[in-house]
Amino acid sequence: MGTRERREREKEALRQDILDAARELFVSEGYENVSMRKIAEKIEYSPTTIYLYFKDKGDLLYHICEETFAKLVATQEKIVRKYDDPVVALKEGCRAYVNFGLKHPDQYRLTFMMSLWETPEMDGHPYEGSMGQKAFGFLVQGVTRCVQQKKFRKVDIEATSQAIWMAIHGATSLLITDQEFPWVERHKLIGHLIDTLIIGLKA
Amino acid sequence: MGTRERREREKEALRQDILDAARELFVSEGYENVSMRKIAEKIEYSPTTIYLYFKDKGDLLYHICEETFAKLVATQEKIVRKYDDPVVALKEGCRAYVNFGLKHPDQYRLTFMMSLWETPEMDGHPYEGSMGQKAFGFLVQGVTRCVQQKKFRKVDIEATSQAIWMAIHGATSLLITDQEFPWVERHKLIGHLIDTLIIGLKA
DNA sequence: GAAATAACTTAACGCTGTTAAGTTACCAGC
DNA sequence: GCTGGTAACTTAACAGCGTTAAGTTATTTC
Repeated sequence: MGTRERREREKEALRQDILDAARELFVSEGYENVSMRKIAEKIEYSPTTIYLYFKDKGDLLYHICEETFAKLVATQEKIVRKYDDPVVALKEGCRAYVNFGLKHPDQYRLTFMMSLWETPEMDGHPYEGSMGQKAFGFLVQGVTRCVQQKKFRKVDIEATSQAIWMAIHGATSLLITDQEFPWVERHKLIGHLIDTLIIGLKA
Repeated sequence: MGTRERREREKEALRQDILDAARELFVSEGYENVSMRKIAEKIEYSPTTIYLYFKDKGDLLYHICEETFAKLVATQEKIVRKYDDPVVALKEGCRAYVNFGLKHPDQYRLTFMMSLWETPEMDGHPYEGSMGQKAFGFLVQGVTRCVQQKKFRKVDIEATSQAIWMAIHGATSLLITDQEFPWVERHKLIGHLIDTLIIGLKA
């Protein structure tokens, strides 16, 4: 018949249209300031149509996030392959992490700066197996290799990975949130933070 | 007459009642989940009465924050006085900062994890001169003393202060936001992060 | 041609922050 | 001791929100 396939393609296209419209609005207006009605208006459908494709507003955002975080994972994969020296790889991975967050502030805010994972809103979207977790895995792997190759002193790998994550998350989130703060030049600041940490782990 | 004074005392008392009720609700339910109507119900007044004492919901929260951040500043002052060694003072100051955030997660979230300072909501409540800024001043002072007494190598004081803030803010905010994450034991983790930074600055 | 189904919309619920207008109670001046 | 004014508080409403139940329309299947 073929019409069935066409219908399915059309459905998928609308789904993507919704995602695209939502992403665009979330980024330009901020998640909180975007209503389902606004998204609906943009795609020229009624608000309720969105609910035929996504469970709720949180579900919509979750899918946008997973989409974008898949890109972060890809970036990290590239870096691991590119640099032989695990210390350099770790440093570049951190830098890439921060830059990624600054490039996608709204997705970053959603995934790491709101406690959505433990609210009922995110039921059915567990952290386990998510792209966010996968990204953290690269950090653990990086630290492990540094310790194995004795570039770092014998540190607790889990604690160190978490500490590094805390630091680079702090950098990312503060730069996103407090844009008006009189920051020192951005690259210098991020470099200084990462270098200080790495030196502290080598000693 | 004296009645004028009594009236003023009563007004001030109601103002405090509102603040107390709001703080309690914000802490137990979370800022977003508390409506003006709920606060009003708790103090047994109509919702609009609150607007006679506070400009809006953001104003209410701002005052709760300033109140609580005054305590953070007090804590930092005590630490500076208590420890002669500037490195120890800095370390303890950082630890106290994180603990403070964990003790007042909602105030912390509001002041440092939402971009309220640059929204119209916060007009008339500039960062300049706020208690938050004053608290950051202690960090700058601490780093300065470490460099002056040659406990640290010759680092850029502003960049270093900001980097330290980023790290400890990252720790605080992640521990607040991702309570479900399989964190290593809290004190060990915070200690590891701070120690690593300090070592990195000494080298 | 009739029945079923998929795709979408209309209308509504109960909530939100906030404001304009109205009410009540008290106090000062004549 | 009454009157005008003012301070304190409430009622009612607005415009918006996320979401759902019911209804409509168009297409496909038998």
